[in-house]
Amino acid sequence: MSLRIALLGLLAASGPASGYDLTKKFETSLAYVWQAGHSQIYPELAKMAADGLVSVEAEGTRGRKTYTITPEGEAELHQWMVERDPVVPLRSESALQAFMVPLLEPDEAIAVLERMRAGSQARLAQLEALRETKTAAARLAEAEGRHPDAFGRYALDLGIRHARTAVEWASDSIADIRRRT
Amino acid sequence: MSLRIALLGLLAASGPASGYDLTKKFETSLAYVWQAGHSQIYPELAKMAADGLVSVEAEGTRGRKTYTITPEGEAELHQWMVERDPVVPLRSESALQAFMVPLLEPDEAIAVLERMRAGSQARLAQLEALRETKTAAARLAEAEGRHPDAFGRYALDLGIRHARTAVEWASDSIADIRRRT
DNA sequence: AGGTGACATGTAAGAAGTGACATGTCAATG
DNA sequence: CATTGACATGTCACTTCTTACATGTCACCT
Repeated sequence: MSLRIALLGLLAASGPASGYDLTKKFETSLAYVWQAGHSQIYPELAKMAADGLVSVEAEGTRGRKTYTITPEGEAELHQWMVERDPVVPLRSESALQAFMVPLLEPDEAIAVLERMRAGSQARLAQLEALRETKTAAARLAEAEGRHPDAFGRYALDLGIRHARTAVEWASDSIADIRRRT
Repeated sequence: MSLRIALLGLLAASGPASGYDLTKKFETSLAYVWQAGHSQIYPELAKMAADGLVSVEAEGTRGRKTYTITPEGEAELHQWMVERDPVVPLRSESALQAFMVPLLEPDEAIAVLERMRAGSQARLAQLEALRETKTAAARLAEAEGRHPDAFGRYALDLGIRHARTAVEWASDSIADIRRRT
């Protein structure tokens, strides 16, 4: 279901696109909220076309198929956005690792937490760079009178805040372990 | 793989347990980092027994099977904990919803964000209550000379921080939308 | 004695996701 | 003109996860 919604969202926000385009967008912009490879995307688009949520607008060169969201697709997306309960069924390998940190000896635990901190810091840097790019593009758009692309803005902010939180948490946890030993 | 690790972690931290016990522990203590139902747990324990990571210690009444972690299981768990790179392959429906919030009209967007804030606030309250319970138990243990159970402590702290971050993010995003309209 | 509810373990169909394999086009570079 | 690399789409086997079905025990209450 979520993959379907993500694809509808991309089509709604950026207009008609091919499976290839959408795969790229998953890698570049959607990667930190949802992941999917082309082997999942192509069959899903075919199913969505069969269900009338998207239509094949044109078949271009190199077998390229351009998908467009239909009114039914827009309705489906809108309904999901508005009615969907914000369940948070977290399934995070990192959190699982964090959970079990107390099983380790203090020095090993600190080593693990330090790698986690480095990972979160790297992620933070990457997301902040992405935001830089986006705000620059938004400024340019505004200067030229076009309305800037806000798609993904709030999620990016959330990702940055989460990463910052994770860095602080790792530092504090390391300090906590040192204090206890 | 992760389900396996989670089960090994529970057996390592709390000692021998049945599939039923482990299912309960998934619900009560591990729920905010990993989820699994009994229909996934029972077959996995059987496979782990076949792989020598756990052994069936005893078959009690009502068909109860008590599993114990083996030295091989402990080694597997330890290796995963220490070597595992902190990849964060996030796949969050909430974040996906957040991503697409800009597609909605301002009033709808605010309604969605308000529900998200309420959800995060509820989660925060729940995790804080859990921490209260745990610290009370830890104080009692310390008073009695037993060493307190730290398993899950850091992950719980991380969960609380993430929930707090999400609440703040929702509030700020709502304010941002209001400012822009 | 009968009913309820926690205890206890399974199976099985189907959806979702992963990683590898397979095929072919087109443009640019050397 | 040959090779490289981005473009472009697909399948398949396998693992993981979800939901529902299925079965039976034991303690306690009325």
